[in-house]
Amino acid sequence: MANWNGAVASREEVREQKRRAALRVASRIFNEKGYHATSLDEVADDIGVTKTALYYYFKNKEQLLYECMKLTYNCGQTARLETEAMDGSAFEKLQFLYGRFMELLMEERGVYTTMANIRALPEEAQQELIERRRQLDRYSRMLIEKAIEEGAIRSVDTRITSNFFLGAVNWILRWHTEDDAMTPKEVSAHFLDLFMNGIVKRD
Amino acid sequence: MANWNGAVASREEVREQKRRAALRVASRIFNEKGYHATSLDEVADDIGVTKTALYYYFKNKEQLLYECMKLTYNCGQTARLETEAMDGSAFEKLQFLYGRFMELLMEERGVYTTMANIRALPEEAQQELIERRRQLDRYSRMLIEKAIEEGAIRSVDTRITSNFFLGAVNWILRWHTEDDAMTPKEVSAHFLDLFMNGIVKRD
DNA sequence: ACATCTTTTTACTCATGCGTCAATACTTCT
DNA sequence: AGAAGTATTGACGCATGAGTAAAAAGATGT
Repeated sequence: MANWNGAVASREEVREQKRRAALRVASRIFNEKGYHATSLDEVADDIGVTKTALYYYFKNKEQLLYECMKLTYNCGQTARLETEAMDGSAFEKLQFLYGRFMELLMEERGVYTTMANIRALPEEAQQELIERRRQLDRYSRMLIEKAIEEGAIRSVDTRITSNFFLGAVNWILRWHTEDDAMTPKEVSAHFLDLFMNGIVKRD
Repeated sequence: MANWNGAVASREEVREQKRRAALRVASRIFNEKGYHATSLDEVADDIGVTKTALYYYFKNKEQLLYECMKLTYNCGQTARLETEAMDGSAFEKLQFLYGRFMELLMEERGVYTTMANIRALPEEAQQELIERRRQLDRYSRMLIEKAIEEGAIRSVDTRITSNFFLGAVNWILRWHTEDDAMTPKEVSAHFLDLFMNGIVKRD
């Protein structure tokens, strides 16, 4: 079916859209119930096709999980790349990195279970995903160190600090829902404030 | 076999010890691989018995998980009860509650997967465990509110703040290992410092 | 030594769910 | 309309792993 400018929703495009839709559904159910507890029949039912149709798009269940995870890790990568491209102090970058990461996560949904089920993947795929995660972690720690040198933040332990905040962030998807009273931006801002300033009152 | 004071390691006692040992092993593997990805044969192998032996101690796999989770939730409950029994300001109590909770978690290990796999349990058991978790959450929020009234901490959003820190805490078991460079007490102290004071440097 | 009770095993059943194959519907192009 | 792809289905094979039953092994007390 051609549209006004003569462009066509080609087979390739339609196929890609369906893949994406399938990934969204699978991701949601994996997150809700866990990878091993989810059957492909369930995923297929929810999409409105039969299990066999899924095999036309994905080699097997593992690959479905793998691609779900990749989408997820893209959030972190996107946030990192955007941050790397920006000007400003390490302190500003640190805030931007985490803020953007949180927003993307809440908008896209998905990290949690993917992290938990990484062991379900073959060794090679695990290593690739772990390496991706490390990149974000390294970058975040580097920013913390630089911000300390800048004199903007206290001389905290980077490992502990990074894990502290990453934990809080990853947990967000456990309690923040799509129809939450707070928007992703609000949550993100509040978290940054807590992370930067703590809860103790000062004069 | 009687010991010096005539006391006996009675059948009941031995049985209880074996149950405990089984729970520890199961808990560890559930945490490593996830409930659904773990077979009872695996658990049994690791203990050094056959699967069938487990059925002598536990009704079924679900019950095994349920009891693992109960041990876990005891950490939170213990921390809460100890805090309730203590004197001091809400601010002090808040610090003690979280500090104790973190230490218990690192010493006992186990929350993470249990939280993730709660859906594997029958509705009734889920409700019981969720209720337990709520108690801790309510208590923690109450302390935050009181500490605000006391003027010890800023007037933060209790829901966000509670989730913020709970996330960081629950995540600990993801990166802190039994042979970690930092002791549970050290991690706990560092986390409290970050939570209270944030990372920003002040004069 | 023998009888009784507890614990563990061996050998099974049965359901679930991944993945395949061949047949069928649906598109698109000529 | 009909041919050549493309997409989807229904019906199956097969492995894994939960749970059971009955027999064997191990304790304990007489």
